[in-house]
Amino acid sequence: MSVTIKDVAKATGVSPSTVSRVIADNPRISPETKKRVRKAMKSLGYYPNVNARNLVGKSTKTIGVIMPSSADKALQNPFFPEILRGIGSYTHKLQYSLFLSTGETEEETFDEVQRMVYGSYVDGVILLYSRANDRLTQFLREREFPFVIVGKPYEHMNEITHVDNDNFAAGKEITEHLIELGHEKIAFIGGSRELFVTTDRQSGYESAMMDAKLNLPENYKFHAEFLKSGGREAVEHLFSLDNPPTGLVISDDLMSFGVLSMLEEFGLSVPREVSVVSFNNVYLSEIIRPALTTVDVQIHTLGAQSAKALIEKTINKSEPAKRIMIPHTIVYRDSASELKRKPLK
Amino acid sequence: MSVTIKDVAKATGVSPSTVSRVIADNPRISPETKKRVRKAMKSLGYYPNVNARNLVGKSTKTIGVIMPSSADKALQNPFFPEILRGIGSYTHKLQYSLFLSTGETEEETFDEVQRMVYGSYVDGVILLYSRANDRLTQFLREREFPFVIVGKPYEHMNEITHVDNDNFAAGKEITEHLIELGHEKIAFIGGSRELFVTTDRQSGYESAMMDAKLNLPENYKFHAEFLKSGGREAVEHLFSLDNPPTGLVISDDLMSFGVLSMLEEFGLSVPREVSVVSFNNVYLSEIIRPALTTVDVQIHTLGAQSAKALIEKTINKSEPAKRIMIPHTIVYRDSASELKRKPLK
DNA sequence: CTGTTAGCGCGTTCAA
DNA sequence: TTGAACGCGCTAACAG
Repeated sequence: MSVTIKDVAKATGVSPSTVSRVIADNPRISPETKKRVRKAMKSLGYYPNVNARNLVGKSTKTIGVIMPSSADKALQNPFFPEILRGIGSYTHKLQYSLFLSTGETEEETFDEVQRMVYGSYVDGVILLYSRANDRLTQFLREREFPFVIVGKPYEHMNEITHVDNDNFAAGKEITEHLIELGHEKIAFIGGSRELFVTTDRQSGYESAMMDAKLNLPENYKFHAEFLKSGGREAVEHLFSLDNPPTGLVISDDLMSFGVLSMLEEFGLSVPREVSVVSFNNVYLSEIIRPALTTVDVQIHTLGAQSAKALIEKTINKSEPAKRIMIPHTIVYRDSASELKRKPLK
Repeated sequence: MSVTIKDVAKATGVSPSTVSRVIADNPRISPETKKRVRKAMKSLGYYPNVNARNLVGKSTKTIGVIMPSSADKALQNPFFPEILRGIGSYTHKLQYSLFLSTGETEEETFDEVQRMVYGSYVDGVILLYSRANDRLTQFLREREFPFVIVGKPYEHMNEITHVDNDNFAAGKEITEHLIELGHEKIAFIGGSRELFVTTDRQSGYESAMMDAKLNLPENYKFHAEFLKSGGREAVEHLFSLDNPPTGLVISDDLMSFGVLSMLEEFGLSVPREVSVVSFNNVYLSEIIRPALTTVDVQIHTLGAQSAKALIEKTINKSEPAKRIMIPHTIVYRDSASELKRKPLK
């Protein structure tokens, strides 16, 4: 079948354990033997069998990645492939592998994670979502199984390592940008209120508005299912107001796409008549016209850092829980511009 | 540490091998013992250790999924999360797991796949791309390692199991739709010519045009990097022609987004002045305005079927290579409409 | 510096 | 119908 450590041993005339030591680069092996063994490994095409290795060792050098259960259409968000790439970029360097779980339902996902954990498939897991009262989170905590969350945990925030952006600050800054451009009537369109991303960004928006002493009517805050046809409802609602906004802060690029199209349908020109800013900076944001002014949250880095934090944790179980903040930057493009005031009569 | 087969044996007062047989649901074990053993397994919280199992058995019940190396920005295409879901939906049912490889470069990807194959991490792999002269494909063929390709292989098409759409037919049908709407000047905008998806869809377009005896000037065919700023170039090129098209067949939804925005910038109204149709039917196509008339290629099914085909192959090595065609349907939305002819003078 | 031995958790003979 | 013994490929003592 496959070439094993024994074959290499035989071919080199040493014992299997010596070969094993060479693999581990044990310093107590003569450079010369190492060389010979390595040569044999190469010529025979030897590759270690992970299963055997995992069986004896304590580490599988594999981490599990849990996607949100896909009832959630949000899954089609380009955010996910991108964060996977980020995770992969780090794990690859360390020769770690990735185990993926996509479940249709919460139930399915839970199943898979149980297998991963109990079956010792993986050393730790990364949760790509954060939900209130999440069974999975609780399960992992109880088992004291290493995991990190991308985003902000709902409970036990100080006991769970998580990688996140400062969404409050981001929300504040991007809103301030609109204010600096002269906007005063600025509305917020957000996804599900159940998500911290939404509420944090919204709080930032509110804070900026209040600091600038701007009016903050309740009906300037609109929530819809993450993207979905939410764009339509939002626009219909906001622009039938007596006092429609001239600026829009939208909590997710994808949702902005929906809003942008609606705006166009309504005959509202962006950015001439209304300015739009949002969050994430997915690739499409620069493809779309007008190109989106948006907060770059560094999705790729979010992924890489979560992998890093998790691996550290699996290696050193006593590594304390921490919160890792990934800096954001604003990318200025064409969807927001200075408010053209109507010329005074 | 973890509870093993031995613990269960001890608790039940049987031998480890009996427990093993119960797990395998061996018919030669008395129903009664089975019951007792199962009860103990449950109460002790027993879960089989995969590594031990894989080590002895021949199957890992795990399949590897290879994403295109991500130098390719195409990776942000929502196509990928969706196909992953499709794969997952099938593997989950059979209690299979997913191993993921995202490499930045072809080199990295090749590394990872080598590990997967030689290290016996997986029973087989699914390639989510198809490139000419692909090292990986060749490697897998040489090793006779089970794999399937989503899309159309470049070589040895009859020896490689692949799951694909009939892109020629799809291209033809969607073009015919435009023709039925009265369009005669129809251009094609495609991604990389290196991809079969592109060329097949294009051939379908050409065939429809020829059947309808319509003019097919060379400069009606435009290629650009999959999405990228290709939209701009395409529109600039096509609409500065003496005889600009009124209909556009675009080989990928994402690219359509770019084109749509460009069209808007050029002051060309869709579908009033120009009709647009494309392929894939990613979720965003219905969010965007105008909502895209596009070919639904059933991404999810593409994934599920590739998993199915692969698993069959890993179970029965002599399963013949086959081509699996996933049917497509056209989703009629708002981006294409009847050509309004200029009133005769 | 290197070889020998034992054992990781499980499936599979071969006996009983 | 069940148990005992062996081995999958590898690492980790313990010797030497």
